[in-house]
Amino acid sequence: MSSDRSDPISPPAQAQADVQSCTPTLPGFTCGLDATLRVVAGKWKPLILYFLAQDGATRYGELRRAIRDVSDKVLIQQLKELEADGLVKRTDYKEVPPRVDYNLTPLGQSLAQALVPLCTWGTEHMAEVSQVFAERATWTRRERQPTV
Amino acid sequence: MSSDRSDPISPPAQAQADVQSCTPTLPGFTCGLDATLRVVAGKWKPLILYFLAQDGATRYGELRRAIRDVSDKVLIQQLKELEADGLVKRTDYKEVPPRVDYNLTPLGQSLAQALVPLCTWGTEHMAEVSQVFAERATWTRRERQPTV
DNA sequence: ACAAGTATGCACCTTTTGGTAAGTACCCAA
DNA sequence: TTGGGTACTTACCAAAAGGTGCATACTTGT
Repeated sequence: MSSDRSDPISPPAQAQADVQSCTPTLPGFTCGLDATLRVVAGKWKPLILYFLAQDGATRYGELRRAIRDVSDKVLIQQLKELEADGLVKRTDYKEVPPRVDYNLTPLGQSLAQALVPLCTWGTEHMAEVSQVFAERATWTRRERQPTV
Repeated sequence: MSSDRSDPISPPAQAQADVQSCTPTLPGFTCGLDATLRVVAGKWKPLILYFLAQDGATRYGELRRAIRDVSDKVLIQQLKELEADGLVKRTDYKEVPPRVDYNLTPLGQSLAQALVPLCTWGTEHMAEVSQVFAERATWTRRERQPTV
């Protein structure tokens, strides 16, 4: 998958019909995509939203186990942010030991829906994705520079 | 939006109607979503892909102006990574002053397509998104803590 | 001779991000 | 009394990420 830097001249690709214009009217954002990306900025947030969309109401511990490698500190922090942003609903049953459920709000559901094609893309392009990471493994670590 | 390498997980819970299961068969990823997020990890990469999908072949300077606030250093760096990953094609006309076009590969086109719903979501939920950021402005800066 | 333009390089820097390790509260079981 | 479990809290830290400021190459225009 190494790119070819030779200079064949290719005709400009026509913008596809269903790629929406990035309207610059959104205050403070480059476009709608920019806005969404800033809402879900955070390594685990898209995965949190997606797992909750999949499983419905989920205990903290279940979510913790489903999202491997995340630390408690960061998972709790990002759940708090998602709750404050109105994307996630937290239900504390006030028991001992503590039992807390997390679930998506309608707004969170809609955002999770928008993540579906990204999941589909990753699944359907596993071969290419694997190759991307195999190639990245050859990059020098210090510079993170591709060998193009 | 960034991710990190993780181990495969146990089979997911039953999938909801149109939210696809995060299949654990992808080696090294939590799921397809995890894989995609790692490919486009980098603050400006989704925007680069999206602008190129919209405009077709684009001069470096045009891209630079369309994506506000990015620095030359990082834009160049992320374009290089996208090129090395096979998502973007770079065409150097070898002129002086330099004239270089960037365009999407078919793989990049398909990934840009998967970003469309995120752009749509941000545009259609502008009111909620604005509220999210208005609320975030009240958080204490040092701790980035929501007041829930 | 000098300036402008375009696309890029690079040393150094600041900020952001996610993690580690140890801790907390409180009920119940041993 | 001690330990277990769950869902967190907190101080501190290292790495990653993005940015700043200055530089480069080379043709053309003034």
